[in-house]
Order: sequence, then C-alpha cells, then structure tokens
Amino acid sequence: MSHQTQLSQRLHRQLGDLLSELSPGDRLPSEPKLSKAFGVSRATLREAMRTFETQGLIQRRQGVGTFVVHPPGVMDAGLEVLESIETLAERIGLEVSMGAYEVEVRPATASQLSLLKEPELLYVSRVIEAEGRPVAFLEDTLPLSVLSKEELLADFTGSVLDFLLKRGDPSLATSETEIQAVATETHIARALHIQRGDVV
Amino acid sequence: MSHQTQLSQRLHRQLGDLLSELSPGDRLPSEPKLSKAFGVSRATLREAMRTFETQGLIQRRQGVGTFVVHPPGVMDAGLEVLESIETLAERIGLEVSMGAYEVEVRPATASQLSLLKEPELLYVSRVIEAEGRPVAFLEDTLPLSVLSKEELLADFTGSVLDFLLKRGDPSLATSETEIQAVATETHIARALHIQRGDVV
DNA sequence: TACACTGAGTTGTCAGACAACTTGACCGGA
DNA sequence: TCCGGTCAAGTTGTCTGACAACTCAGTGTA
Repeated sequence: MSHQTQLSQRLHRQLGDLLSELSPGDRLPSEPKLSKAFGVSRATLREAMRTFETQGLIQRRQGVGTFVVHPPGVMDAGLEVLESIETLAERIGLEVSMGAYEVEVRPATASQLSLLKEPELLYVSRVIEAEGRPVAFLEDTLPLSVLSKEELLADFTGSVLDFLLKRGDPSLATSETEIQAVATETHIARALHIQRGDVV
Repeated sequence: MSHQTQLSQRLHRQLGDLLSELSPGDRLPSEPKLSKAFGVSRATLREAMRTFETQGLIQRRQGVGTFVVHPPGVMDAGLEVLESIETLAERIGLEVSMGAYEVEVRPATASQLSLLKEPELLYVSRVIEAEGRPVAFLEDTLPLSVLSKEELLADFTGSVLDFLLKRGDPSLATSETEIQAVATETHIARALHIQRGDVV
C-alpha cells in the first residue's frame, strides 16, 4: 500500500475534509492560518491546495483569498473532460477543433427525470477533433434551468464549461445538477498497454 | 485572455512542452536543475509539477527522481474523470457504487457510424452512486467488434476498462480504429499502482 | 561470497522573507 | 455632501537556503 504515511497524504485528506464541509462561494482561511492549523509549512499546504485547484474544486485569487468553486460530491464529468482535453491539447501544440455538433432540447428519459427532476433537457453533442482526426465524442445533458438553447447557440466554441464560467453563473454554485455523459474514443487502452509493457 | 501573465502560467507551459518531448518511462532532470533552467525557484517549479502529477502525467519518487508516466497527446479523458470521482469520493469517505445499469445493442446513429464505421454498437449506461445519491450518469458506446453483449453481461462490475484489460485485447493496442467508450470506476489507480512502485 | 555501510544524488518539508495584488477605510478638496 | 486619491492591512505568489527522508550504487570488510 502507500509506503510511508506521507505527510502530504494526510494533509490532502484533511484539506479534502475541510472542503467537504464548505459550500461553493465560501472562502477558506488564509494560507498562514491553515498551515498553522494543520501543522505544516505553507509550501506544503500550497502544494496540496494546488491539487484541488487543478481538479477545479477551489480557486485562488491573489490579494483576495481562496474560494470553494464547487464542493466534492458534485461531479461534472463531461465538462471537466472537455476542459482537460483542451488544455492538454493546447499544451502540446495540437490543434483542437470542434467537428459536427448538435444542440437540441429533448424530453428527459425516465432515469434522467428521476435524477434531474426536469421534464426537458438541453442536449449537446459534438465531435472533438485533433489534427483532423476525431478523438472524442462528447455528449452533455443539462437542465434547461442552467442554460438555454439560445444562449448556447449564440456563442459556442466547444466548451460548455467555458460557457458557464464566462457567465459566472451563480446557480452553478448552489445547484446540485448532475451533469453526465461522457464518451470518447480513448487510446486509453493503448496508453495502458504502453505503460504495462514498459515497466515490466 | 486568461488572467495575468502569471509566472506560474508560463512555467506550466514550459514544463508541458518539455514533457511532450519525453516518452513514458523517461526521467526528468532533477528539480534543482530544472528550476535553474526555467529561472524559477524550486518551490514554484514543484507547484507546477504537482499539477502534472495530479493529472497523472508524471510521478515523483522520493530519493529517486521524477518520471513520465504517460505523455500528453494521449487523452484518456473519461477515465481520468472517473478516476477522479473515485479518489475524490474515497478521500472524503464516500461509498461509491454502481446503480441501475443497462446494456443493449443499438443501431449506430449517423454521426457514430461515420466515426466508428460499424452499424451496430454496444451501449452501456449506468448510474454511479455515492452514499445512495446518484452523482454521475455514464454512457459508453463501443463497437461490437471489441466487446459483445454476452461477454459483458457475464461479468460486469461497473468497469468497462477492467473488462478490456482483463482480456488483454491485442486489437486495442494496434488498432487505429476509434475505440471509445470508457468510463468506469476505474481501478486505473490500482493499475497504475501496480506499475508504479512495486518491483514485480 | 555475503553483507553492512557509506556517500552522493534526489525528492519532501521547513522557516522566513519580500513582491504583487486587492480591498476597504481614511482624508482632503471641490 | 460628494468625489477622488492615498494609504494600510490582508492575501496569495515567489524566492532563498537549509535540512530531513529516502534510494541506490559502490566500497570495504568479515
């Protein structure tokens, strides 16, 4: 298992616990206070925070403070995926574009209805391409209360997340909306294969 | 566009560029060397590395060095997401389970047909629950050539990935076809652990 | 040969300091 | 009063240097 009880590991859990007790929009204690409270140095604390920031759970603003963006427990898979694809691809100089896409209002399926409690949902599907080759097929389904069809069509670049962020939607902060969907060709298998053989 | 030209931002890109030139298994220069090369302090460098570590791109081993696990360019979006769901949930002490699921063969939609080039697809959907509350609704679609309905039903624990790995499907390794789908509670973490420290 | 040990190299953590930034309070003049 | 500039406190961002913990290969010795 985990070799030593890495101090970092413990901290990470503690911080996670703290976050789980807070609500979106809440402000965390300052880094000096937190580091003292947890008994670690500020540097170590910051590294732990960085992981949560990377995961999009918190946001740090210089001169202001650190805030909870959305608490663990609500997981918006599809959206984060796209975001990560974009940043990832951009980082390595791949050109990412959005292929054919489709936006429409659909009636909720039974399961979705029970989950989201809205009769009509906004359905967005699109093909993400990198270097001309399709690499992902994403489907998102959102409650209309969060985003309307007209809003989306007006300025859609492929990232629903960007869209929501751009609006600074406060409802996101409090909403419990389950957003799902997923998809994607992955190369994952390939990735894993590479890894496997590699190490052995 | 983004915020300020945060030094951190530039570093992140530089590090990403470096990583994109390396292959899995490669070892990065030591932190002191890197920090000097990039003109930043070790602390700042480490925060940047932490983000890549969080994303699973690199791995750091105390007393040994930092290694590339898998390079950017391979995008296993869905998996990472689920991985994060699991670790996240685990971290805060949530119990994750698979709720109602559904497996069936469906005709391909037009877009899917053009992507995958198979008339019939295996469709898998399931609800992931944490503490009894649904938190994610995952849908995967795979070519039948990869996985048949019978095979899947025989032993489905919620993880398509596990399934594919268990078979060690060679077609996955060499095929250029878009294989997609994904999802799953992952055990990718577990997989990585195996390849990680333990000298098998 | 077998084995304990040492030493160089690496990541992990620490402490303190200063820089950059944000915000609200304060104060002077129109 | 109102407006605008200034300032100080508080926060995150970064730096520096040091030491701790750990790994690994090489060395010397029994």
